[in-house]
Amino acid sequence: MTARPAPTAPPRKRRSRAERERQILAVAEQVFADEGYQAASMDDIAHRVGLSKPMLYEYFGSKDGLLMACLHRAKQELFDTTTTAAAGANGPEGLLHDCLLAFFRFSDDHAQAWALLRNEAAVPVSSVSSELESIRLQQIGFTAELLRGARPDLDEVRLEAYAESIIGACERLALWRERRPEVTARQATEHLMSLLLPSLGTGA
Amino acid sequence: MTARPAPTAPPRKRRSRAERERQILAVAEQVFADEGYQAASMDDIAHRVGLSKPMLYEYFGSKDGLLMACLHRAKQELFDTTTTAAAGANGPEGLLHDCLLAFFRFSDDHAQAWALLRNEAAVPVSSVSSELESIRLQQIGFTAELLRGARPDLDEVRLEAYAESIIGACERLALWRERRPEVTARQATEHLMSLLLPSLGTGA
DNA sequence: GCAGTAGCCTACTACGAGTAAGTTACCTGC
DNA sequence: GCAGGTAACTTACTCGTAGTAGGCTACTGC
Repeated sequence: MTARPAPTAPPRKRRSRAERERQILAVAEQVFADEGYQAASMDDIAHRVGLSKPMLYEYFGSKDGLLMACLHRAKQELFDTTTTAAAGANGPEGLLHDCLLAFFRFSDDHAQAWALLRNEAAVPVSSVSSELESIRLQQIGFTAELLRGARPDLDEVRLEAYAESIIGACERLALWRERRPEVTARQATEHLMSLLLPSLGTGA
Repeated sequence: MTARPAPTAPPRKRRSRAERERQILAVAEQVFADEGYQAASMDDIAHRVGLSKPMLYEYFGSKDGLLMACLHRAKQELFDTTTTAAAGANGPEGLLHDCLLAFFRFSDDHAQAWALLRNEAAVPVSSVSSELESIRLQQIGFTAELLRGARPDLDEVRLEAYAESIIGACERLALWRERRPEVTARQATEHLMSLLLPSLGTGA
């Protein structure tokens, strides 16, 4: 019994590490998003890539490590989406509006990445939940900054509370839209703006 | 090797099913809350109760079943807390205020139940996540009802969007308070009220 | 041609969910 | 007091999956 595959299956082509990492990430993101973290098996992912399990461990260390790598990518995408939206807006209200819209569109357009962020909130490993939390903190810091522009009269703690509330509302609304597919990203933005604007209209 | 315990350990006392179920639930709620669903092991829970694993399966069917039973209890507690608060309030604004306060106090006083609800959002089993979702729907329906009183001019979809937003904001704020323990339940309520009131003050 | 190494594999161990099958304490009717 | 029925309880498994040990092999540079 050598390590050589059965004669009917020719030995697999070798690829560079970078290329394999990209392949693995693509497959893993899909599997994690489709089946959830627990149900996904490393053997299955390896098989779909066309590799054996130890390679996954060689490149990503653990199942958590692999998930973390996927989350990292999703985080980057979300960050890029919102910062791009922020760059093109004018005025505090327009800014908020455009960022909300960008967020809802992100959950439409990057369904896979969004499913990842949405589903894996309670993965047992602390490194994972802290990565998740760091994604939120990024969004929250961003939002707080944005609020500061609209309401410079508010103190830090209150800004933070508002930012947290808004992020929480966004997440819930994005989930709500899965139950109500007829609600467009634009409409969701509109609902949330109408709830927030009266409190954020240039203050005092 | 019979099934009798070693002579140093006398055979365990037998208890009625109902009593055992209560014991198991108490231990399981604590373990799930402390360690999270995945990290908790059935053997460990059984051991802490002073039983062997098959009894847990006899009574709760599966690990998910056990978690579900815990969640069910937490759900009931949350529901009771908020409905009680709602009963004692007067006027739409007071109603919202009292319910928010009751929620934040719930997350203080029933820390264990809250940790359960907060952490297990993404347990892979669909029955579990749907139980979680049903808890939210209960809260959301409740909130929507409450909003209808304040803003009868709004249409159904918008009421639902507002309710979802508010629940999302509540959940995020409760989590935020874990990072900022100096913020009291009353202050959190105050922050959220100040964000919401301008939009919910008796409309149009 | 011939190292050296990066990429790859088979074949394990460890551990936890869930199960089969048997044992025993308690209760009930005589 | 005692047969015997049943509910409570146990040990000792199977099975699936995360993670690992250790070795083989195809490409690279000389």
